[in-house]
Amino acid sequence: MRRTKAEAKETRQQILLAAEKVFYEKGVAHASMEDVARAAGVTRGAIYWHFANRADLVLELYNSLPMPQEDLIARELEAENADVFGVLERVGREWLELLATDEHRQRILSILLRCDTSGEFAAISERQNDLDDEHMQALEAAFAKAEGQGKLDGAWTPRSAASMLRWVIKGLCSEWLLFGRRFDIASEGKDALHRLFATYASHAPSAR
Amino acid sequence: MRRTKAEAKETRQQILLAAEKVFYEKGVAHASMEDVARAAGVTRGAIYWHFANRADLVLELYNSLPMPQEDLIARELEAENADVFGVLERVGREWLELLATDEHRQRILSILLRCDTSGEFAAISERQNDLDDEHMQALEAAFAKAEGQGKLDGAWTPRSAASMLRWVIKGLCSEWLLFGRRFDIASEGKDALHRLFATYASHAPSAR
DNA sequence: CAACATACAAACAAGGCTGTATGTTAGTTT
DNA sequence: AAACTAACATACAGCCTTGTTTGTATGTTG
Repeated sequence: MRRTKAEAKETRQQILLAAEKVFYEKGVAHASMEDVARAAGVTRGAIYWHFANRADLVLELYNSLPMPQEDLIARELEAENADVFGVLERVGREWLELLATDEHRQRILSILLRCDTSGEFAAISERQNDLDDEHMQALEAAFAKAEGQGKLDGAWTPRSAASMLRWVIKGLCSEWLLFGRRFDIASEGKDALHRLFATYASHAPSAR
Repeated sequence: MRRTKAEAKETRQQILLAAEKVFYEKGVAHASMEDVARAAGVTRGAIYWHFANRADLVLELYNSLPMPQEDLIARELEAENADVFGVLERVGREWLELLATDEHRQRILSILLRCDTSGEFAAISERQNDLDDEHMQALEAAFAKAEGQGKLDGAWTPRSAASMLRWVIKGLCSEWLLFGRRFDIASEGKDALHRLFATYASHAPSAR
């Protein structure tokens, strides 16, 4: 019954896909490893061979998502006269489109959003929190740069602008994912982003 | 061992308090009824006497939170020349302060946010969703009224304004609750609300 | 082509937790 | 004060799960 390495990788992939499906449908807490195994067409033995336990399985699900290249964005923002708002708005749009078109991402993020973050999955949510912290720092720095360029309206501080942006994106995505995707996240999201960045810009040109 | 009615109510209250504490610390999924019973100084028998099961217990926890009087707010907005933005901003501020000062609310909402909404607790999250829907409709109607009064900046539609407001408040509260309350939600929240409503107002008077 | 490691399946052991059924004591009603 | 019932405690049955261990056939390597 021994499989070749390539076949094993495929098995692992099958398990991940099955986990995504089962966890999404039944919830991480209420789905058993047996459920996942059945859905993958293997036994629990296979799962425990490839993954240490359920938490590890969920973690690997999360790791299977390619994340946007942050360093690349950071480099774009390095230039002295970088168009901060332009870059940020574009990055936001790209993220929304990524989410809107990648169903795996949708399901996996739904799983993470719905799962009980205390206890066994604390590690995962902590990693997300750390990432969030980094994002906030980067965002704040970017807005500070815009402020230095005189482009940030006086009503905003770098921190308040960054916070608001994050809250909006998080709220948008959570609502869309948890709520049955009842609206067009790409179009409504881009819309919202555009409005938001318009209010950041110092003294809207009042183009009447 | 039979208790008087008043004592029984107290027992029930103790159980609710214990559940709040235990569920908050260990997570709803990973805490057993026995844990709750011990924390309350009773046995599981008492819990099952007062509550049907764990889901019911959580539901009653949620029900124990007094909710803002929405009809009252609606009435305030009914007046022909009502100050929509003023009322909404005040309501938002009041909600933030309520959350900031009521530790029970903080813990219970944290529990709800962290708990696995699929499966046994689906009913609760559905109720929240329904409430959210109502709020959205009310909000949209309010902004529509402001639009009718010529107070809503042309860049916004009632729907986009309402959505944005909700996303911001939700994002703000979730982050604060899930993230260890690492900032002053009352002050930062009011700040954000004020900025947001300023952008809603048609052509900010540019009070320089 | 041994010898070994890999990739699983199948069996096992153990436990924790839920829900319920039953027991018991003390209020409550008449 | 007897009869009834509310408010629990205790005991029980049973299930489902997890993690592990053992078995085994097959790649893989020297």
